[in-house]
Amino acid sequence: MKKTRKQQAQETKKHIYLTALTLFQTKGFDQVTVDEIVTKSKSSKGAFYGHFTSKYDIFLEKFNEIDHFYEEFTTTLPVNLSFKEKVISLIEAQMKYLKDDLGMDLMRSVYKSGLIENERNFFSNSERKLYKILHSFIQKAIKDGELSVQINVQETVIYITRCMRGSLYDWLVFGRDFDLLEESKGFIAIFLDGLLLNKGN
Amino acid sequence: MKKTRKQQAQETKKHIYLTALTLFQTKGFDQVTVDEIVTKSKSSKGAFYGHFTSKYDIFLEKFNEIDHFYEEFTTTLPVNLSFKEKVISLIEAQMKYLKDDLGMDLMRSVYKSGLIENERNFFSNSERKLYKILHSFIQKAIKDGELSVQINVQETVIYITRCMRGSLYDWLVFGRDFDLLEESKGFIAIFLDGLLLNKGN
DNA sequence: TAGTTTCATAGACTATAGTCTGTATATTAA
DNA sequence: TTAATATACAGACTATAGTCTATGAAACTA
Repeated sequence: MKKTRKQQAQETKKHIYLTALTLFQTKGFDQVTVDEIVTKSKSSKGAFYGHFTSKYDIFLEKFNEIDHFYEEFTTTLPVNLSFKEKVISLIEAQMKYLKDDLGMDLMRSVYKSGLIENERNFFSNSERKLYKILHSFIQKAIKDGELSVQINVQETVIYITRCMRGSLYDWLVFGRDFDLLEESKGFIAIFLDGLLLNKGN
Repeated sequence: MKKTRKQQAQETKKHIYLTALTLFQTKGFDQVTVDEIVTKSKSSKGAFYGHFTSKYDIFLEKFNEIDHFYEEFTTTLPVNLSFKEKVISLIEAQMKYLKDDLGMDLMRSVYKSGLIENERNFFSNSERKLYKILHSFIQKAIKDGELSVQINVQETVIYITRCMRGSLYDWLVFGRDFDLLEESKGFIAIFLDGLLLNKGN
């Protein structure tokens, strides 16, 4: 019972956080005002901005849970898949998760916040896990001779995640009738074909 | 001198437009307020929102000039290039134009506005010209046997523009030390390799 | 324990995008 | 030409994200 102060703060933060998420879920991100979050959670602007840097920030916090997903993914991924199969599995699972568990509104906020200058955005932080997974896939593929040893691993990671970002951005722009899963799978498949082609060089 | 009324309105619009662009250029989009635009152009909120639906809208208007660029591009493109060469030329010229002539701030606004629900965004309108160019490239490539006749033209257009959007988004997110030209060329090259590979099917 | 400092929170205040209403003048109708 | 209508615009007003300052209580100090 030593750190009552900090504990209390953490509880306040969590309470605001959960209240906000519930509101977002029922009304949609843009329909919820900070004032409402603050009122419903019987808190204040001071508390809110003490714990979060912006309204987006709450969403980003939720988005960080994606690392649990990646964790889970790596442990359940069958061994002995080819590089291409592994990447496609990853994209399939990831897109399903983003679409069904996190939802379009949240993803829109994430992608918006990526465009705000000087805002801490998830592309430089929480995607770390994703980068690591791809890194290991690629290195395994090089070892197995599926990819050329001369390939630039870091660059390839960026390229593959760019395929993901591209498909996600298009989903957000083109809307509901855009089949995220099929679109991203079709797209990455072609890209990977091109990537694997350069094995010989 | 019949339509003095409409003429006057057009002049007001143009004046607001030019004032805004000048301000954006000197101070950057986010540093300019609508109030300032309105004051500097000796106009009013009523006039501003009568002519433009939002602050972004002004940028989108500017962005529509990109069609002139595409026009110019098609007329100066050498004949007898391969499909891959043509697409890479297009991307190279386009990225140079977007980076140097339109600039990061404007592009950021365009990409932001693409994420705003129900906002008319350029991806469904002004890119028409780009879509047409790519459409013709692909059809020519099919005729010349570079691409399979079974390829889905519409889908391929979307994929190629997705490569562009992906590279541009990354540029906006990762910032100045991201080499837009090299990144987009390297990325599209791999994608096109994959695309051309499926010739046989 | 009494004094001092730190920090979480309250809530008034500011900045700014966008809306709404009134008005004067151009346009149309008679 | 006069009356009626439409519309371009002015600017007050609203909505809301985010800032700033004050305060009371917890944590530290001696």
